[in-house]
Amino acid sequence: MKNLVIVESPAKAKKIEEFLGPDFKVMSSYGHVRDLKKKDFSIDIEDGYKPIYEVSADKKEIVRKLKAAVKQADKVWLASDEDREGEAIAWHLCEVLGLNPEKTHRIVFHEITKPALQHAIEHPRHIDLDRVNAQQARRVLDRIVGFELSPVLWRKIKPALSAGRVQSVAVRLVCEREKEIRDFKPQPFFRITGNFLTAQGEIKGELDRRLDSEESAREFLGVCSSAQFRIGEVEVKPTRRSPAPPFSTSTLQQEASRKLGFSVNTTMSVAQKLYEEGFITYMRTDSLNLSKMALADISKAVTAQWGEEYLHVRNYHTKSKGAQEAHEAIRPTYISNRTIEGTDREKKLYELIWRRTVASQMADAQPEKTTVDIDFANPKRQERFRAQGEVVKFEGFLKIYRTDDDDDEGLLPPVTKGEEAEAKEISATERFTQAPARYNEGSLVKKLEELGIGRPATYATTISTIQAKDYVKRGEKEGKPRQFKVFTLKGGKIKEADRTENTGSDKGRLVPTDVGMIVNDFLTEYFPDILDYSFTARVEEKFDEIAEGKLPWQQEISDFYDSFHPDIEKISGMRMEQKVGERVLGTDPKSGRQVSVKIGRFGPVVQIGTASEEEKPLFASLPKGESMDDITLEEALKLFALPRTLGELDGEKVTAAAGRFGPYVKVGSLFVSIPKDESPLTITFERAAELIAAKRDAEAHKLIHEFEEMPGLQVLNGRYGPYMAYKPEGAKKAVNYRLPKTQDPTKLTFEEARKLMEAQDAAPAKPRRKRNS
DNA sequence: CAGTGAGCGAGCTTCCGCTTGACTT
Repeated sequence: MKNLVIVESPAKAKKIEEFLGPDFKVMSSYGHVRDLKKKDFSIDIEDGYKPIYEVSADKKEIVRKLKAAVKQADKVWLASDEDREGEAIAWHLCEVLGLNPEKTHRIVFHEITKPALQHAIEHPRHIDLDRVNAQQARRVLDRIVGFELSPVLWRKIKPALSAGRVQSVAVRLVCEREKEIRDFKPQPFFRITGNFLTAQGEIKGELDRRLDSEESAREFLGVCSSAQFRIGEVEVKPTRRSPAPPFSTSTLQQEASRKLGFSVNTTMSVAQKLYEEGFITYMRTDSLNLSKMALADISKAVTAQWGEEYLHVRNYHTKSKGAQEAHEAIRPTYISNRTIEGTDREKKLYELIWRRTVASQMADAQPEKTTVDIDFANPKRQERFRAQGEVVKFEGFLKIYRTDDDDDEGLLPPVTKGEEAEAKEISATERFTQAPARYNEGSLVKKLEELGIGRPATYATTISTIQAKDYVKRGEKEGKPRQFKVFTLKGGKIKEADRTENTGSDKGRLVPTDVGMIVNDFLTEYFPDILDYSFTARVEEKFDEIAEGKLPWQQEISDFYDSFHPDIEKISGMRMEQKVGERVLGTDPKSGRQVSVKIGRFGPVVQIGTASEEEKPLFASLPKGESMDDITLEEALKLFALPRTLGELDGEKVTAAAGRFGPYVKVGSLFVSIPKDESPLTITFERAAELIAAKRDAEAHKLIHEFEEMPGLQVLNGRYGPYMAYKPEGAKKAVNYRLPKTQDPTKLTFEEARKLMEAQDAAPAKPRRKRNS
């Protein structure tokens, strides 16, 4: 073998091999092959912050194969991405494969075309060690922050918590938004709209000021009831609207979330599939660039389909901080593929990418905006109604791609200044000022990108991590009804109506948990520098200096460590008056002991009494849906009413309680779940007896059949219908088997049962659906 | 999917970024 080329992605390797021909073998490293040791701190502070690396467990096999290939090759080319991480991957490969970084051929290309590859091969360089050092600094800094901060949280708040440069800021954004919403006081005001009849048709306008009270709204409608109206100024203004740039990772995630309802994780796994199938370019990118070849293809397609006037070739440049632009924007590999074969989700995401890519090279849309004033005939009244209309004179890119703000406003009837306008109906509708919106996954990614925090490869993981760590969850509340008033003036009379709307829904939006809030308050108080929104941006500047060879990386790390580590020591050893986040609710009237809420070993708990008292404190964990933040003393005390004794059944005590799988009633060793709309606090003995009887009945009818031929094998009735269970003698757990829907469970023969078991034992386990996606 | 119904004291937990499959987290 003459040449060995190593790239990061196997899909890329396959493609490149086709272009390079038989003299080249192309292999993939599957990303980083070496990292700081997984366990332990693995940075030798004493020895100049020396990182202690190891080949990652899941890369051992790949490294073995690469080593074998290197032995057989005359020349090795390292072709990982041109960004900081890519340079480091190349360097780690040198270290692991025994190559000399100062001599090995390092090549880069930003698009996979024959000329680009040719050019790269003709212009090799060596590893850029300054850039590698910038990556080492980044890596070491993140390890120091993460592995020093997290244990402080274990000590002060709860075990197994985590903190880091990226995730902690993501949580902070969600928490601060929640506080803004909590502190927001909606202000009512009235919006006035009117429908007017003109010679050529009806026109709807809104008053150019808002009224701030019911009285003023009523009074204004009173004025209107005896007023005359005329058409005032009519303005027709041509406008232009430009298409959005092609997709990067973050904008793809946002748009797929808005338009297709995909979670960030879903988008990435569907995009990964499209990439592997060769339908789209690489999906983890911060670049907005399109290759010359792509631009030529798009131009051809636009001209052919809609004509020259729809084409406008544009270059987009990313504005996001810290972008490294090692790839292209996300685009279809072949514009001529209008649609693709695949699952529903794959087709939809591809279609979205196709439209966005092509639209980005199309002409501006030219909407013509019309504004019509409807004035009081009485010149003393200064306010006016205003109607807005829009006609799209030239569609341009709107032919194929619309965003939320591209909605048509509709056409207005032709009117002339001075013409009379008759008020058909004027209404005053009560509205409320809006609190800022909670983030969803997509908008949080957008915000992180704006702050330069996180990378395309990690946005989805960050969003998952903060949910998996239970700092943030997706809301489930539908919101609450809110009353608002509508006054309508029609035919000289003012009518009043009360209407209701829903408000405050957090469904699908990111809401901080109690733990998330408390951890965030703790970190922002004691480590404000790390939690600062511009911390990443500041260290990125240092990394740039390192990459330019102007600053030794150890210098930067030592500057940081010398100020950070003493804080860790100080705060970790600090004695606290009470547990972080603890809140005293009041006094238990029965015992006179203090009642408080805090984060316990297993999450939020209510506690009666304190550890310093002789009598041990009582604990009750907070049920799902209750928050430490707003729980009252009364609600908290109720939790100690469980387990409740309801009475006796056949000499055995019947109790009601809440377990980890929800509320239940219990008699002897039998547990029966309490249905969703009933509560263990209020359930009666009679109702419990009913539930128990139903459960016993079900248990009695559980066994459908047993087989003499095979003791331990049973056909059972479960809550999802009949199934088979086999528990060999001495085994702890039974293995379950499905029955075909058509099978009558009472008539199953042993032979049939045996076949079903064999078939299902042989079949691989179905992949389980992931939780947080 | 097919049932479950704590812990309270042993050892472990933890970062970010680059890549895909393997997988019971």
